[in-house]
Amino acid sequence: MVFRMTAKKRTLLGDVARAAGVSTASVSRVLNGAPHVSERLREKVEAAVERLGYVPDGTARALASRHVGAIGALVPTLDNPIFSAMIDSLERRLKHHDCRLLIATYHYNLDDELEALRTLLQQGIDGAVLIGHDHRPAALALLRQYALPYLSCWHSEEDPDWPSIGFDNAAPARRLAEHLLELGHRRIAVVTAPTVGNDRARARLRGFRDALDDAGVALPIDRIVTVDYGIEEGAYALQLLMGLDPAPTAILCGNDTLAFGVMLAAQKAGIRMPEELSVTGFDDLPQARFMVPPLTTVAAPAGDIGRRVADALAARIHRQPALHCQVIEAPLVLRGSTAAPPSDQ
Amino acid sequence: MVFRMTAKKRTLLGDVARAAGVSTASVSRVLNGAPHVSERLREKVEAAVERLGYVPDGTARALASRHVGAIGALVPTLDNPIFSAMIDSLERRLKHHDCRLLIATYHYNLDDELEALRTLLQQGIDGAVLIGHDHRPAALALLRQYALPYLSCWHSEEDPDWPSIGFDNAAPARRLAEHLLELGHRRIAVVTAPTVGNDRARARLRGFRDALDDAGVALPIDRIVTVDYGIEEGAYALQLLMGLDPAPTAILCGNDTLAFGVMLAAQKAGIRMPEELSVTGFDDLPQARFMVPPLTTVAAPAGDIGRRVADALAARIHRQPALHCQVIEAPLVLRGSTAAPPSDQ
DNA sequence: AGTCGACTTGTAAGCGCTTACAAATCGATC
DNA sequence: GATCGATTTGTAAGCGCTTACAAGTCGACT
Repeated sequence: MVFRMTAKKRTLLGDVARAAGVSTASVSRVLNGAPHVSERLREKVEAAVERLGYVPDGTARALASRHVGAIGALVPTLDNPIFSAMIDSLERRLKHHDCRLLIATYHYNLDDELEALRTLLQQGIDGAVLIGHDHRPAALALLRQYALPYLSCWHSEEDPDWPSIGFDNAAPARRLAEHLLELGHRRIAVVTAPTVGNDRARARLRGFRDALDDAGVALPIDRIVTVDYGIEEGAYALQLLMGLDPAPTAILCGNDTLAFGVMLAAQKAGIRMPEELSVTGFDDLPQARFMVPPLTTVAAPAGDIGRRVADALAARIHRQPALHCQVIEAPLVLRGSTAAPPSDQ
Repeated sequence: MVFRMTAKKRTLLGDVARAAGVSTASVSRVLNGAPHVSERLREKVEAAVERLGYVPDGTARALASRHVGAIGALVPTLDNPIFSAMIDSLERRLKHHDCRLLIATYHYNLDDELEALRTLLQQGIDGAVLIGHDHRPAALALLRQYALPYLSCWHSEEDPDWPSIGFDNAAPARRLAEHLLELGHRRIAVVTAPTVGNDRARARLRGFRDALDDAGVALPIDRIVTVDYGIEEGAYALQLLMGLDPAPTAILCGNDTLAFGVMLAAQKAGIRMPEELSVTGFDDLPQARFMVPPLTTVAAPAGDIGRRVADALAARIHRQPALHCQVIEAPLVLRGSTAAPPSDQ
């Protein structure tokens, strides 16, 4: 007599079918909530599933159904809290759609983004979401080739090729600059992240510049500092800018983290804010309102974007209609870090 | 001339085999770098792959090989930068092992963690990493049942059931408290995250308490405030503590974010730090050293953990030996937020 | 009672790849 | 030159599920 005490094989769908006295197709139908299944069949199958503790195999299901039950997200980095906030809400919302999340980061290198996309597609995903509007053309080709639902977010470009969910980066940036102009600033500097392959940074810079141009205020090249994303880098930027003669009375930062760095360095240098120097950010990270002084910035709707992306991608995956383009408001948040320039200017 | 403009089926492995004039097994072998493949065969196959632009199908490969090429990470939340830093480094390192990352969050609800684990296992992963040592017993059973490599991290408990990579949460907490005692503090308060299902919070609290106990300094119940993770919550905790009579001269916070909240609220309340109030954190987020005053805290080795988890899990997946338990140093970072208590105490 | 259509269920052919096993090839040895 | 072992390649049977299609069931209608 041969006992298979060794290979205690997992219970398979076929085992359930046998136990319930039905066909494998019926079990599959019950499991997937297919239509045209009698109540009696359903109960029999569910009882058998329960009794045997059956759990379907995701990989087999994926191969047979051509649906893996996961989407891929390509983000520049998770080190920026604004992106991790977005990913957090995206993942939470995806659960409601019975969908998992694969993450890949590319640290602002578009070639790495393309490579990561290729990898995710090969791995198997039902949809993809990318950040921003700047991508290698091959990325679009790849998404098309796989005929997968996809989305870009965090921007508001209307592009027939790229469904999107995001906000206008330029307009609020412009309004920040106008706010400074209204306060009386004329020597305004900008600290920006590298704009290559980063349309958001570019749009914000454009917003700043347009406002100054329209007001007839110059933005000489040495008042634009480009640094990588980071607090240290912001601190370094302040040093550079304060070395100018005359020094700027206000600094527009490409995001909150840079602003934090700028403010820190200013504090260390004994520069009083906002009396001697106004600073603005972009993102409205939780810390922004707790800075000293609280940071004037723009609220990026990270959580909202995450949820909407989940819903929109799920809709597209299930072949339901979805808006091609969703633009969300990104409101100005005026706080204490901006004020009129020193009167002796 | 006939263009196949209609049913342009994807190129499959079989197509490559035919084009190269070899068997499907050979193509598979070349693709997977199997041993015993002649140079000539390899070249033929690689040429065909290149020519046809063949890309293997991840789902089919997963089903046939029982390897999906991805691991799952279960984290409480990505909203805490310390976790997103860890995930960021984990994902980067996983790339070196040709492995993708599936993320699930459970927002400190262990039942949700279990459920998320179940989902990930069903989805198909080659390994799993969980945060901390507190989990539902069913989680362990599930991992065992799937016979998958797994790891817990962010703690230093030696548990034969749980391979781990992390740091001692209690010891540095204890040293923070001792640091305050040495400075002369006697009325010390604690702000902690809820300890249910959170061994890290519990360990830190225990470290605080042990130090005070050993010094014969009381820690009355009303000097322990339990709040959820968040800046707002830290601010609220400060309000409570400053309502005490006498008020504490120092506050030990369960993590940096709570400390940020405490410091903010103190600043708003006009309490000078560190002269009137000392504050400590735990994590050493980038912002910590930029607070005013800079925050005394403990540096949680998030990046290091992420990398080591990637390496260890990859090793286990490939059946290579791996340490059961790795304990990393989490050094104290003494900064300006701690000083001697007011002399009139 | 016979027929039709709507609804249920079963049969079996894949999904695209891996891999055990068998077969073939190739030197080197005696 | 026959023999043996080691290496290389091919054959074909899955991996566990889904789903097109066929078959069966059932009630209503003529």
